[in-house]
Parts: sequence; C-alpha cells; structure tokens
Amino acid sequence: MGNSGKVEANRWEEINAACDALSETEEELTREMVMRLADKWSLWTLAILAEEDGPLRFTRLMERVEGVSQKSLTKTLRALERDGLITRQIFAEVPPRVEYTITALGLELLSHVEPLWNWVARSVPQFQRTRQEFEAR
Amino acid sequence: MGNSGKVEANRWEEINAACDALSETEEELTREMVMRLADKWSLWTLAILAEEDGPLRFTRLMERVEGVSQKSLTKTLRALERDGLITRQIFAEVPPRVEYTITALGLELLSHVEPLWNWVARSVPQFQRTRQEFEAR
DNA sequence: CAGTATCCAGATCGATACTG
DNA sequence: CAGTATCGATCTGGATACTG
Repeated sequence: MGNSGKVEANRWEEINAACDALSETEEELTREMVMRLADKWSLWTLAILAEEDGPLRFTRLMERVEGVSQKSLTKTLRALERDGLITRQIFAEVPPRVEYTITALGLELLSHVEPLWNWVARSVPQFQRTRQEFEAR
Repeated sequence: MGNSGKVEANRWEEINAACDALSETEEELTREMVMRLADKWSLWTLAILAEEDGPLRFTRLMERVEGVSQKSLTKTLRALERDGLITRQIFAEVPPRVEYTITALGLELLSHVEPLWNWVARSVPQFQRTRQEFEAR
C-alpha cells in the first residue's frame, strides 16, 4: 500500500486538471449538478422514473417517492426538467394529466452514479466500524 | 437508442437490489455518505488532502479551501475523521500542532467519485444548452 | 389531478469574539 | 495555533389551505 496513495492522488489531480479547464460559471454548474445529486429527493425521483421505464404521473410519483411533500416534489421535478434529465408532458384534459419521463441524459447520469453508490453501500459496514471506534474514544 | 434505455434501467435496478439488501440503518448511512459528498466543503477538503499527498495543518487547510470559515472547516474535518476518511494527529507542543492526513479509505472514495465528477464536468455544455432552451420557452 | 401560495420550524453557515 | 461559543441571516423543507 506504500505507493497506492500516490497513484490515487495522481488520479485525483486529473480531476482538478479537468476542472481547471472550465470557466468559473462552468465550474459552478458542475458543483451545482453534483450537489443536486445528493439532495433529499432528486436521485430517488430519478431512480423511480428509471425503474418505471415509462411515463409516470405526478400523483404516482408522490406515492412511490415516499415521504416527499407536493412542494418538494414539484421543485425537484422542475429542476430535473430544467437540466434535461426528465421531460414533462402536459395533456389538455379534465382532470389534467401530466406525465414525467426520464431522458437518455438522465439514464446516462444514473449509470455514472451507480458505481459510486454501490461502493458506498458495500462500504457501509466499514463506516459503521469506524464510527464505533471513533465514539469509543 | 431504442433499447439503450432498457439496458440503463436494468443496470439501475441492480442498485436498488443492492440497496434493498441493506437494513434501514445501513441505507440511511449510505444516503448520508452520498449526501456528505455534495456538501459545500467535504469533497473539496478531501481533494486538497489528496493532492497534498501528506499531512496538512489546520491553518494551511483553511488557506487552500478558499472561503471556508473556521467553524465549517472544523465541522467538516470532524465528520471526515469520524468516517475514517482522514486522520487527525495532535502534537503536544506550544503552539499546538494538529495534522490532517487522508486515509486509504478516503483515497478510495475519491477514486470512485472521480468518474462521476468527470462525466458531469464534460456534460456541462450540454446542461447549459438545455437550460437555455428551457428558459427560452 | 396537479399543482400554487403561505406560514413556520429547524438546520446551516458566516462573522465575530474569546481561549487553552 | 487550533480551535470553541454565540449570534444572526439565510436556506430548506414540511404542513396546510387554496385553485384552474
């Protein structure tokens, strides 16, 4: 493990290099996107839509994304739509119908989130141990 | 692109399967870890420590993580330490010296964050275009 | 049905002052 | 030097009521 740290560090420097190539605005946008992924509902909502593999109405989404409020779901959906990760189609009917569908970009994003999420999930026992040691001091 | 959506969706279902295997507490911890990655300072601090490839003192860290307050940096460092992503070594000297170092686990985490971050950074132009279209309506 | 509008509680974070 | 303590502005998000 002596130089594995060095390897990893170098790999991380590549990210910084890639980031430095971005303008201030672009760097901010990158950060914003990454932060959105971790907010309370975005990833979950996106995952539900991916799982569904088809359109879902607002109320169905609220049922599946357990615990979300109307306000938060609306806000989440607007942000996802704005970034092109989902589409929102309104049907001129009574009662109104609105269908949300994940886009190719949204699916691509999820495919890049997956490895990280899996690693974290697999590492949970490790984190639990570390925390217990930390608290035992 | 007809069935690429299906492929991606199936891949995402694997995540859900992996997540379902976790207990409530573990799932919560996974979410908590992922969310921490996106908070304002954690990832940046971790990246600085990875880049440094060696110990850094509190004040040096504050200089490099531009804009962070003492309070936020302290909180961030405690959380990272608690999860075993960095170590904190105190030297019994006057004036006191405290050195922070990234751990192997921290480096491993960064290596899994990198691909996602890079993809988002590369996709920034796409997001910018999408947003402009969205606002033009 | 699919929202919007309003109010409110809790968390977050920076600035500032102080300390072992 | 490396924090802690405190205050206040800001943000987030839930609950509730209302609407095209």
